[in-house]
Amino acid sequence: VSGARRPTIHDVADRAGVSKSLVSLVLRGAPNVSDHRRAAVERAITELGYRPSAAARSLVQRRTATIGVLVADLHNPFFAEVYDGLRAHATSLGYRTLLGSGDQLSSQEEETVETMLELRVDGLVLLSPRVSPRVLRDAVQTTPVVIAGSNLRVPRVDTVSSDEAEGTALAVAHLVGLGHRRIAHIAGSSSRRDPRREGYEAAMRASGLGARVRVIIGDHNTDEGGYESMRELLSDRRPPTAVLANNDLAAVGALGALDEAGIRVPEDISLVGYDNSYLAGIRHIGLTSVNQPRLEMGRLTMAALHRRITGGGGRARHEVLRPDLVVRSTTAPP
Amino acid sequence: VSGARRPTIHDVADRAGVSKSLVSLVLRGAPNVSDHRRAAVERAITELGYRPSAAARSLVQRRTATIGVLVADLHNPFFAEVYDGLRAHATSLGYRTLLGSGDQLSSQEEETVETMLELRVDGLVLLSPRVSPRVLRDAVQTTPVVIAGSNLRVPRVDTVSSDEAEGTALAVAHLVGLGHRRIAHIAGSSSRRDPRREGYEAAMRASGLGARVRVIIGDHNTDEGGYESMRELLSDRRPPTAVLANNDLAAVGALGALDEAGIRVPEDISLVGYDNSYLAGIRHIGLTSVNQPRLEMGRLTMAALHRRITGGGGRARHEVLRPDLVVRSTTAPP
DNA sequence: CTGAAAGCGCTAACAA
DNA sequence: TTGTTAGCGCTTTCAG
Repeated sequence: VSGARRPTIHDVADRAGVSKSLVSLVLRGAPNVSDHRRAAVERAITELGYRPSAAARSLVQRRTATIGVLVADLHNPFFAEVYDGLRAHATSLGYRTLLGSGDQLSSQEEETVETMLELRVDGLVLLSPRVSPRVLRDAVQTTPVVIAGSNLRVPRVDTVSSDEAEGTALAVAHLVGLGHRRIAHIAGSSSRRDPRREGYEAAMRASGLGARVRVIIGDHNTDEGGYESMRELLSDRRPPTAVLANNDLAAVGALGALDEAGIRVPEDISLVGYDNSYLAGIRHIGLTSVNQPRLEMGRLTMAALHRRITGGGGRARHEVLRPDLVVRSTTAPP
Repeated sequence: VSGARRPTIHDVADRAGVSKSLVSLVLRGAPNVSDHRRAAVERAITELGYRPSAAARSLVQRRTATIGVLVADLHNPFFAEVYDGLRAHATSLGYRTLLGSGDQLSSQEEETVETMLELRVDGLVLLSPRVSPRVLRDAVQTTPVVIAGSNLRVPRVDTVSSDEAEGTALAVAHLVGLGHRRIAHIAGSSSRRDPRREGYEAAMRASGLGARVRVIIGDHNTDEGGYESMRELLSDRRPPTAVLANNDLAAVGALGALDEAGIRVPEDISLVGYDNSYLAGIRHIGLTSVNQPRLEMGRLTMAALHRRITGGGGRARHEVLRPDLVVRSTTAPP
């Protein structure tokens, strides 16, 4: 590239008139180096624009002081906030973080895992991953892995997640407390095992509303999905008086359908989102939403990973945090 | 970690009963290897769970086939979309991408640049960076750098950005065409050189509305900033009939202030955002907004970087893309 | 306090 | 077609 070859530790040593090992000592701030030579080395480093090679270093040290963080979807603000908590703690433990995006595709995600593994990250964090169990098990063979945002059970893989059944139960309890009985749910997954949907159904039954369960099934994680689902609910013979959406984005899409139909929120229909993302907090929206302690999730994830890296083997631990409900202005008595 | 030392190419060779170089050939899919040995090597690789070390490989190859992408703020969807375009093109050129977040702090950003440089990425992309010119110049010494989303002038650093003066001019022209004359601007930066603000002012003058210029200065890139700014505008003796916000988030915040004041949009006040992020497209919001061709920006950024990496030296090139206006439902005649 | 030497895991000539 | 050899840039004993 820019003209010459990159300077190596050798070049620095030559220029400072010392040996390579002396430079290495200075680099790592060893105490027993004469001031005179230290200064010479530092000057050479600056003049040359020298920067140690992470590759060479990690090759001999057998560690990289780096942890890889794989986010399923860069567009989802949920991940950005978990990452904030993670990064803060990683820094305080002396790790740098490297991010990879799965672009919502399991194939991309698996490639990114592969890249991180080849880089020999000291540990790997997967945020709501979609990688196949095979790839996951394979990764665990060589590298400590912790999963956040999902409580997948994989041998030796710790998880940090929040209790989604409890989250939906909180939302249902809030709506029931306001006097709602026809409470519908817009689901975010067509899978049979969708903890939010299951939580909703269980909570409805627990409130004696088992017969009122109404779910729109599908991958309604988007604005558009929420919009379509809400329209479908509105065409019911007796539409619900309250709707619990799988996430905030779907809730906001539902809001759009209600606008369009001239239905007032919360006077005519109450609406609850999930995730308490910044969307929910926007004043024009003011969505009541179930909150997950994202920063805390990030912190605990890093703590778990650190435990594994520093020799904590043993069975997988699964930490489950408690969600809470943030009430704003989209819920009211029917 | 997981028990034993990680398998090396040596272990694979031993197990397959061949030499290291043979394994290396198989790894890279060389044509002239007997089927018999190839199969043996592949079996050994699988059995051992072997994965080549990127460090060792890049040390000898003097390239990593990796480009580092530094995003200023993981929370901003603008970056995620530029990244989508970038990644797609990077993949097609045979590069992997590694992401780093600057967490909106120049200190963090500079650390992340440092990490990428130590990793010896083949090239570096900075999305709307805040790194100091010194760090930037230093990085360019050893590694090709391209900046996207900003047209900073740094020697040998290409940029890809959109014409923000034109973007704001489009918005102002749209509003003037609808009959507005009192058009205010909520700025996103207190800096004297804010291209969006400058574009707004120039467009106002060009429409003969120089005397009507009204700017709320500040870092109003957030929901809250937009809310406060809008409240300030509403307390003017003669409030504007149209408002151009620095970005969509601020526009949505402004929408909140208007809701609260019982002012209808677009009947009483028209509102235009900037970025045409997914926020603008949400049905409940339907914000008229200036669009930047983000995917294209990503693609061109990667193309420019590739040009530099493959020996294209020379002066910095600055590509400036044309924005366009997406009209939705927050603008109407006064 | 400083230097010499060995080797981390891999690739790339070069031989065979 | 396959094996041997010599490093890539760095850290780390071990001597001096």
